[in-house]
Amino acid sequence: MYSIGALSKATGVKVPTIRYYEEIGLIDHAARNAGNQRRYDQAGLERLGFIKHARDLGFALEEIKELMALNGELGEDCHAADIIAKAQLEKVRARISRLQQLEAELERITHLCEGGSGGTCKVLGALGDHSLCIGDHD
Amino acid sequence: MYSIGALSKATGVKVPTIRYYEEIGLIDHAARNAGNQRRYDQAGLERLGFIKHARDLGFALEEIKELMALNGELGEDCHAADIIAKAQLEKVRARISRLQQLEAELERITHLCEGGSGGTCKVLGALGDHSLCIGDHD
DNA sequence: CCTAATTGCTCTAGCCACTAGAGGTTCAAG
DNA sequence: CTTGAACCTCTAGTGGCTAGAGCAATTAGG
Repeated sequence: MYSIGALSKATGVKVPTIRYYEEIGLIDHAARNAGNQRRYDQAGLERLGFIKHARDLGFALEEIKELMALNGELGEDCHAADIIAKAQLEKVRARISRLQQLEAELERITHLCEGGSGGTCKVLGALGDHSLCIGDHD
Repeated sequence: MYSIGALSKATGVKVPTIRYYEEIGLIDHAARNAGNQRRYDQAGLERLGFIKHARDLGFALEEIKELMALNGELGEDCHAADIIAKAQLEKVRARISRLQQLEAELERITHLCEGGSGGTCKVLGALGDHSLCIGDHD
């Protein structure tokens, strides 16, 4: 039996976050001891570990709910889980390519600084004027 | 003179967002016409354009506030602006490399699916168990 | 000049995924 | 048995908006 603090240490999920997950129904209401404190068993530990790992992989809590529902079904619908994971992969890829556009743009902007303090700041100018951009970010 | 709607069209910033920016002090309180509606001039348009572009480049509103304060100072402190932009570039790069780790991990996971529906789902297994991971994401 | 549609106004509440803090109770080590 | 850490609930705040209610003002057409 784990206290909420022990569970937190074991999974890396902070204590208030565990309580939050319970509150929104992502994990079941924990059993309580005589003093009204939450006690978790091995299954609870594993479920929270699953959530933590999926969060680290960038899944939204709603998606994790779906995944956990699949996990509970007879036969564990592997294909559905695969579809969710692939969708997540696509999201991650889209974010990467967007960020790479920003990277290029910011790199260009930061090369404009000539260190001068008089006259017109080219960095501020470039930040303000999209028409000076090369790419089509956003 | 622009109405808030015209300003919105011209900059691509939604009307409620413009009002929100005013509320949090990112832009000045707009002048009002006889009927209490906001009216903007060219300078207002340019400031909002600056904000929009900086937001698209991933700057936080607080950072944009700093940048705009620089812009207002005598001599336009180009070096300070450059520092902020470079910090932003570093943030973007860090996010990219983190996302690339996730990409690799998700790619690996999605290749585990064999389409079967009986037995144990390897995708769900991999999602739940960090020890099965190759890299060190998070 | 009148009407109807559009645009504007304020205000409140909600989103996601937490985080922080107040003020109290229970547990575990010495 | 005492002390201090860990626990409890509850409320409110974060960022950056978005949605909706219930009005007032503007504008284009006839």
